[in-house]
Amino acid sequence: MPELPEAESIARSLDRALKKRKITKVEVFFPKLRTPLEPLKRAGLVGKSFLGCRRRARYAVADLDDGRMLTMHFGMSGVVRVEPESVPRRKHEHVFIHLSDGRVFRFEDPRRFGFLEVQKAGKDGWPECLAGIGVEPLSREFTGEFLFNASRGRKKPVKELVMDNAVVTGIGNIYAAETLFASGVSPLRRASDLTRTECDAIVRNAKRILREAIKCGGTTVSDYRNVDGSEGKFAQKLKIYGMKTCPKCAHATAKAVIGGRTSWFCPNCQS
DNA sequence: CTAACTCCCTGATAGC
DNA sequence: TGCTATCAGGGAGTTA
Repeated sequence: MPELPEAESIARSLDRALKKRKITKVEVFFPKLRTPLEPLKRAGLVGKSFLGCRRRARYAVADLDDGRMLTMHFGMSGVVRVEPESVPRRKHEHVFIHLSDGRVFRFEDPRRFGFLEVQKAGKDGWPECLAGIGVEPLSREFTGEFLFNASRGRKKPVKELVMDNAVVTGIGNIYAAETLFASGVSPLRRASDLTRTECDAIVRNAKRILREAIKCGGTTVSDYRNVDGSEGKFAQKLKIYGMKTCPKCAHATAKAVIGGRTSWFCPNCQS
C-alpha cells in the first residue's frame, strides 16, 4: 500500500525510465479509477516528451515538455511498470503509455482506488489538483513546533492528525503506527493533549523512519511492487504494524480501529 | 471550523 | 470442494 516512501521510490524509478522519452501511443482499457480515464486519450499526449518525474505527498508527478504533468496516485493496489511492448497486458493493467524506446508505461490497479490524470501546473509548479494539501514531512516546515500548533484544539486521536493530508502529507497507516511506536505515544491520545516534547519526538521519528524506508525502496505488505518489480524491503524492519507482540517489552500488542483504519500499538510502551 | 461517517473496489483468507 | 462473509485501506464527499 503505497505511502510516501513507496511513491518516492516509484517517482525516482520513473524519472530514469521516462526522461527524454516521447509518447507514441496511449491506450485505456477501463473507464475509470478514482476519476474517469477517457480524458487521458483525448489529452493530446502523443508526440509529447517526458522531462522527468518527482513526488509530492503520495503522488508521482511526471513532467511533460508542454508544461503539463501526468499525475498519479497509487491508491491501495497501484503498481507501475515500464516494460517492452512484447510483455502481455496483465488483468488489471488499465492504462498503457507507449514510449519512443519501445517500452510501455503500465498502470496496474486491481482495486481501482488509484488516480491518473494529466494536470496543468498551479502557481506553485505542482498540479492544480494538489493545491492546498499539507506540508511535506521531510521538509523543514515540518517541525515539532508545527505539529504542536496543528494539534491545539484538536480532539481527534493523534494518529488521525498525523495521517491528515491537510496537515502533513504522505504518512499513511503503516508509517503512522511505526512513528507513534518509536515515540512512545499511544495512537489513541487526544491530539490536544500532546506535549511539545512529544510533538518533537513524533516529528523526529517520522522523518527518520520515512528516510530509512525510502532507502529500503518502501514497504511491501501484500501487493506493492517497485517499478522494477522488486519488493520494498522496509517490511522486514516494521516494529509494530501487524505484530502480535511488542519487540521492546514482549507485551501483547493492542489493535484498535482509529479513523476506520486498523492500528497496532503496545499498551505498555505507548501511552 | 472539526469530527464522524459512507463509499469506492478486488483479492486473500477464514469459516462452514 | 465450494460457497459466503469479512477485511484491508486513501481520499473524497456528505452530514451534524
